[in-house]
Amino acid sequence: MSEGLSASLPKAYDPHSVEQRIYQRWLEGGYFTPRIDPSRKPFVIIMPPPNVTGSLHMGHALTATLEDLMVRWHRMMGEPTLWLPGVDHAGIATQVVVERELAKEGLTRHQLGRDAFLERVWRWVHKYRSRIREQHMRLGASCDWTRERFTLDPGPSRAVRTTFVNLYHKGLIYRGERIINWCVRCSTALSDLEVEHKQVQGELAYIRYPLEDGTGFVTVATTRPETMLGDTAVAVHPSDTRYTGLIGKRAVLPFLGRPLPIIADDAIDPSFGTGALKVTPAHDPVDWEIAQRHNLPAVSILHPDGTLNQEAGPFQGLERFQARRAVLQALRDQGLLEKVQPHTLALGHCQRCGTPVEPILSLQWFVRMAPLAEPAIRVVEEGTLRIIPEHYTKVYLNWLRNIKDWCISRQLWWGHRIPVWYCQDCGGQTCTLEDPSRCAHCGSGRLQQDPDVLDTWFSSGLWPHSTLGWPDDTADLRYFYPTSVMETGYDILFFWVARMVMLGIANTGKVPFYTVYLHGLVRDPYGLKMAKTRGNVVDPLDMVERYGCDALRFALTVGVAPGSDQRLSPHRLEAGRNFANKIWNAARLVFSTLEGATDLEGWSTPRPAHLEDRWILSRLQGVIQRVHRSMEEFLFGDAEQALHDFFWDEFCDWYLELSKVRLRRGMAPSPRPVLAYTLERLLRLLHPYMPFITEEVWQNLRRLLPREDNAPEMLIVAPWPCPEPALGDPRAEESMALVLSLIRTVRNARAEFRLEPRQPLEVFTAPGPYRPILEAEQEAVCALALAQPLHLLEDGQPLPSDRQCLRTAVGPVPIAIRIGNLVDLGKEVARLRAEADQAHLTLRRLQERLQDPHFRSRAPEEVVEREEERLRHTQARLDTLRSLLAQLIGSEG
RNA sequence: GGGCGGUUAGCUCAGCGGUUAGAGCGCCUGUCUUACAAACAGGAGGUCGGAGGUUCAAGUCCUCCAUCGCCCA
Repeated sequence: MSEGLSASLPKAYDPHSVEQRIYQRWLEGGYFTPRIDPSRKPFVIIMPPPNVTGSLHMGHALTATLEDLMVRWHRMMGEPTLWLPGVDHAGIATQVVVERELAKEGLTRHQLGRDAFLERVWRWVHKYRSRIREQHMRLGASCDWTRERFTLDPGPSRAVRTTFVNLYHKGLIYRGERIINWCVRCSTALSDLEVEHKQVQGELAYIRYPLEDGTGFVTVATTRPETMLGDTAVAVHPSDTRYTGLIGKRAVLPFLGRPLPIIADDAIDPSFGTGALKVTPAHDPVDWEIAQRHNLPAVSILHPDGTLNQEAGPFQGLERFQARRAVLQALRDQGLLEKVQPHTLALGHCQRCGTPVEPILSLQWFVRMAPLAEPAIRVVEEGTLRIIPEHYTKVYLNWLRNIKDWCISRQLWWGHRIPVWYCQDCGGQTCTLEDPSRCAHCGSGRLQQDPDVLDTWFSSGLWPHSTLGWPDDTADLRYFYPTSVMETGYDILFFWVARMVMLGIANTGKVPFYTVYLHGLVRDPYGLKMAKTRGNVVDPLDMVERYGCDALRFALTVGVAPGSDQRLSPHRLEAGRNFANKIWNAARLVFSTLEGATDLEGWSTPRPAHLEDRWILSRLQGVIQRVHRSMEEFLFGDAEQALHDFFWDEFCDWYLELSKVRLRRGMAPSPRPVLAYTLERLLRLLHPYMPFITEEVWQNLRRLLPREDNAPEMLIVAPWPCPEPALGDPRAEESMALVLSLIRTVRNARAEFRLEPRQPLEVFTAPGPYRPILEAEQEAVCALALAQPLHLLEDGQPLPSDRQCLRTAVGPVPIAIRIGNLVDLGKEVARLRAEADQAHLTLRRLQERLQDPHFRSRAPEEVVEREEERLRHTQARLDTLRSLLAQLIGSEG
């Protein structure tokens, strides 16, 4: 029934006809859902939940590829493997996109009201949640859809609530008035991490504040002149002699007439501006600190929307930047503006909407971080938690050691509501797991819940345990937690990874994962960050359509080192597509040889008799080892490169070509079992990287083979190959190296002398001790080098010395190729001399090294042995080259 | 200001102390050789950013410098 399979397959691999069908079969087979087996240690990855804001981008595709390949690898190793997918409600980000939608209809969320607005957001969520799921499926993600979670699901929401209540009662969450970052567009507080600092060109205005005693002015410099309306002091450095006489005096605030004490404080930088600082405690963190030390009042001048409030006197009602211009103009009119200089400054912008952020004094909820950071530092120092690539360890530790309290309240509607109720009678706060009906302090029923929601990252910080059922003691939590690997981009090391470690330990007493693997950014072909505004975003699904999923996965991972950024170009995708096509066609060739074959018994336990079989199987062992070692070290790009090179160069270009010769001649032993075995093992090794094509080819291959191992129905759960030491064969590798080198040498000569490509060349070799090898491989050399006839001369029999023969050495074996033209003896002598010189140079270097007593005593034994072997080899080659030279010169003279 | 990373072939990048430093793409010369032209065969191209040092041995480790980029303040 499998007759003609190879003929029925298309000449080029067509991903479209394969991918969705194969994915469906995996799904139906239930392979993505692990069975809990207490006797085995599971492998677990919790997927970083993409934001429901939109579709997946290339960064997500990279995440999915890396996680999927780890998961497939461990699944094939027989470990119960869980990859848990999920989606993040992404508080601000989602609210911003839905507000933008509304704006197109001319609506604001306030016009809709809280409930109607949330309904709109849920509509959005349902749409994008299923889109994201479908996209992951198109990327081949083998995650357990039965366990998919959303941050606002009841379970994860209860985890958020429980965490808040616990930390609140431990005193690790508090409400306080601090300078926070305020986005006037989003109308919410932001954490420090949500503010992006950009260098912008601004102005430094020098403003004169008249002294109260009328003796002159003190000049202050500021980049935000409008904030002067909130000034409550002027500060100078205590040792700044320019101002010694002013300390203790008072200046008068223009426009408002407020007296400003002139104080001395160490925090002042005398070299900035005039060295005198206007102090605006409600609008600057440094000023707030100064105000605390000097008991200064704080005057807030801004409304939440960024317009000036009643404290701004004549400027009330103006938008902040209008106010800035108006204040400057008014100062100029009054002769109080000394000068305005251009000035570059790092200005904070809202990460989500790009609006310049306003530092303001505000009553918000905070997490006290230092106590949480301490164990998160310790687990990394002790090595319980490992970060890859390793250099991010420093970055992680440095951040945690200098950590500041985390502002977690957001003035948004979309998110987890803060579980705190304020009593309208006694003013007390009640924070409980279940919604309270009475005040915990006075028993009053007049309670009002805090209107704010929590920072999204507060809930993402619980993700590894909240998805597994915490705070309940579930079977999943007991079995799968702590998880194995957290794989994500280095750009959210602080936002997410560090917070997961802190909150994971705080809630469960255990690390959330043992390994953090950080990947880099996917950039455009010019090295620029992909951004919608730049128009250089590449949609991963488009690439799946154009090149196939396996090609995209290959392009994203091959040769890429952990943590380093990469550029994704059409060239890389083409290389992936070409490789998939190579696999496809190599398989078609193997299929055509297996169809109807009767000599396949024992294919699954090869006992190679032929040199070529011994060689390829030995090389295969090397690849299996190398791939496994690289993958254990998280060097996936390396492993994949090794597989690519082996498959293409050694399996296709050499072994397949060699086996064709044997098959054509019907030579025994047949290469078919080894062809089948090698391809089968390569498909297993490649499966984590290129799951679709490998599964498809494997299904076809298995149909052609006698069923003699107990492999499962699908490759996705086939056992991961182990090296079989019995198949290692260094002597076969050496022997084949000589054969391949001989073939290459003849090919070289043909190309170099521009001989007819199809014309056979007569080749003479004096094989000496290598006779058995060349005898065994005579047919192969004849066919692949088009060497005909190929003479193996007896010992002592001279190589032909006529002038149509090109003479050289293959390793230590002298050969002559009759090229059919007259050889330029002078050139040949020069060429052989150059080769001999090269060999001589190598020989001398080796001799020097081996004669060095330090080398002999300090280098490892196997290195010394290897060098000695090289010395012998080089010596033999040099001898051969010299005797060829001697003959040539003799015949010349 | 503090920290981290990069600098290797024309381009994009591997190379985690041990042969004569590799790959993909590009380039040059041939070839539609019945698996594959998305391919095959052959070839050119690198004093590994610079200077010191450690080592039997240095793209690889250390120090300094140059330069580009990122993160934090």
